[in-house]
Amino acid sequence: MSITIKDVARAANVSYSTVSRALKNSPKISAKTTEKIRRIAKELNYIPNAVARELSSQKTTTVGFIYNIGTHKSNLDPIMEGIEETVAKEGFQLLSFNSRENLKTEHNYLRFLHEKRAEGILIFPVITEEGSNLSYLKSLIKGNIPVVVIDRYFPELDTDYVVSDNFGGAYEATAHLIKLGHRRIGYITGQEYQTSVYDRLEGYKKALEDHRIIYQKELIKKVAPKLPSSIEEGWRATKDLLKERPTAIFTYNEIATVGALKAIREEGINVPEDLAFIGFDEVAVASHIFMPLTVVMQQAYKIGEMGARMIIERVKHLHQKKDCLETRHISVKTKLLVRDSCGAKLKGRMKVNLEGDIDGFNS
Amino acid sequence: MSITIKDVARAANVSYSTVSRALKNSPKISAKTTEKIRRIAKELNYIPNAVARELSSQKTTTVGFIYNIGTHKSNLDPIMEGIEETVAKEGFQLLSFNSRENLKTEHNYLRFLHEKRAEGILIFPVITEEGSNLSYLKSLIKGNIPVVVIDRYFPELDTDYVVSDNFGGAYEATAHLIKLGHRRIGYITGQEYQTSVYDRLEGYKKALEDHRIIYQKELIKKVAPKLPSSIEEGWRATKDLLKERPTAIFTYNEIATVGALKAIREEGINVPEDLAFIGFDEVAVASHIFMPLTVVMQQAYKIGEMGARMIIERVKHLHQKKDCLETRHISVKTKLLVRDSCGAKLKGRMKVNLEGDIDGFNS
DNA sequence: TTAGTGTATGCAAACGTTAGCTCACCATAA
DNA sequence: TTATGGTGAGCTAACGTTTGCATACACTAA
Repeated sequence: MSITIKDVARAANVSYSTVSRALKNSPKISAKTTEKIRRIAKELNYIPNAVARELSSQKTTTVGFIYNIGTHKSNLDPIMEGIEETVAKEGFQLLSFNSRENLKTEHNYLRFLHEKRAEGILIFPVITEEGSNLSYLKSLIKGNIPVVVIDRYFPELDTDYVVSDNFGGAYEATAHLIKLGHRRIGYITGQEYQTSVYDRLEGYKKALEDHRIIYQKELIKKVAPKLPSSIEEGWRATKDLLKERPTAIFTYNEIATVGALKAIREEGINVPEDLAFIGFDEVAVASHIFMPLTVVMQQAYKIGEMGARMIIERVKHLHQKKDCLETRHISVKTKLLVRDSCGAKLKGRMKVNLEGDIDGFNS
Repeated sequence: MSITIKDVARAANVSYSTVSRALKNSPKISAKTTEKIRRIAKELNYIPNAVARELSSQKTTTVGFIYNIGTHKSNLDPIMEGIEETVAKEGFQLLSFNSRENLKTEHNYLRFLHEKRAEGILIFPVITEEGSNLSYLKSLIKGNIPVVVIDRYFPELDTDYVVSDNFGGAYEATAHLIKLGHRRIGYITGQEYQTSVYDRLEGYKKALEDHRIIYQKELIKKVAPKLPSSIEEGWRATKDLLKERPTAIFTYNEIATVGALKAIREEGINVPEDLAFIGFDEVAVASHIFMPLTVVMQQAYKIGEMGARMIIERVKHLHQKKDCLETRHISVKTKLLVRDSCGAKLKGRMKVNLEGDIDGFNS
């Protein structure tokens, strides 16, 4: 087939173990020989066979990443970038696959990576009402293949994970609206079996509680998990919500944000004068053509970077056969990006109106 | 390390070649033995070692896909889906990597796939002013690794490719605007060393020519290739263009569309009453919160599907050592999706006004 | 001279499969 | 009975590397 190390050895008139060593710059081989071998290898256009290398050396320096596009979108790319760059920096290789929010597909990729002898697995897992591949993950871990969960987590699984501080992000956004004087803050949420969705809702509730605002069920509207896109759901939920006359709306993700903005625009409501708006996650297109949105930003690159670091640390640890590492749970802070849609920049003007509202409702 | 075929053989009290055959359902092994071996393999939780399998069998059934996010976005996902599903259907495995519009990164991934002995490569290539990895692609082909280029092509390289009918799509959109009565049709374009960009511009020009409209240079504005996003560029180009008083604008891609809509909105221009708008590629968020856009849709899934089919056909052909296949160039038709922004639905109302224009300019 | 010590290289056994070949066994037909 | 053929299973040589160990050689020191 193609040129092997033996062909190079023959051409250089050395044994093939010498070629192998020269090509990886072993100090055992003299500079002269090394240089000659490298030159000949290049002349022959020798491409090492990674398959043979992996089999022989019993290591693949490969980590797998299974992600999941379905609900969530724009964050993924910087997460991947963070992972790719970190993994490369550590001299590892990354194999990534999109499970498309499908349990069976995810299972197939896990199996694939297992057969390929990936040394560690990063996963942004599928978690649906029907379940998850938790048991497969457990079997990987039992078989000494470390797993780091990204962006979601399994409360039942004692493994490393890195997520955004969803609770804190939602808390901060809600508190921000409260500080601007809002008391009737609507929240568009999703399916609570997703840990991130659950945690955001809790953050919202806690912010209300800490500011002595009574949580009102009718100000929470839930979107159904309709795939591929539930923009229509976000739109419907917002239409419903608007009947409750909130003075502010907070949406739990990008899709909901788009649906909400559509509804708001249809109703002819002015943002932020008549309604303050904050979304979880930036929607760049909307910020450009609708108005600069106040959003909770996730540090997606950092999430990827931390996840990659964790998995590689574990893999290296395993190579050295040291004692087991502690499990680590990392929560990456979010940032509230205050722009136009929340009305903070109009605060002076709005205060009166809102405080009037407050008096009417609260005192 | 982990459980091997020999462990299974021992447990089943057969030779390990028998295990190997039983596990791939060879007809040489009796049903009873096969069943027993499968049961034992499952009990031991045996996971075949793909690395060893590939080395021994001298085939990887793997194809690589190197894509490229940088300019272009929403199309990629359906392209990947088309590739993934087709590749899986054919019993192959897909390894995909994002070159991020970076020549060096692309080169690294090409090398990686080469070392991993991928049997074929699909590539949505980086082509910049500084060049491309054309020579690497050539060396792959010379080494009997087929290459199929996706979404772009190299005029200098005689290889399979599959692209959208960019010329036709731009032609159809332009002709549509002309049929609606427009004569001053502005066009936002990009860097012409991209074949798709060049072809779209040519489609626009040809439509004008065929309808006897004189091509006016000042109605073409070009965005600079500023990364990561050139929304600002699209915005600036559109601002410039609007000074020329076009009655319609056509944008060459998503990013330009967003920039254009931002500019249009800022200027307080009503679409479609005062300005008809068509974009190349759908921008879902804009269609929801701005207005349903008339767009040239690419059949992205199909592009992926065709590309995957072509590469796998070549790989299989090579397995059978038949004579060489002809190179094939596939151009996948686009579809003009007529919605609100082009004004077709208002045609009755606009006709008079526009035809007045036409008389003024043309007769 | 001889032993000792590096240094540079070669030898050969792994790594976990696949697959071509051989072989044992049994049933059938002559 | 013997030849014939088919079936089911085992033996073993690959596949292209890596790597521990052996070895050859040239020094230096005793």
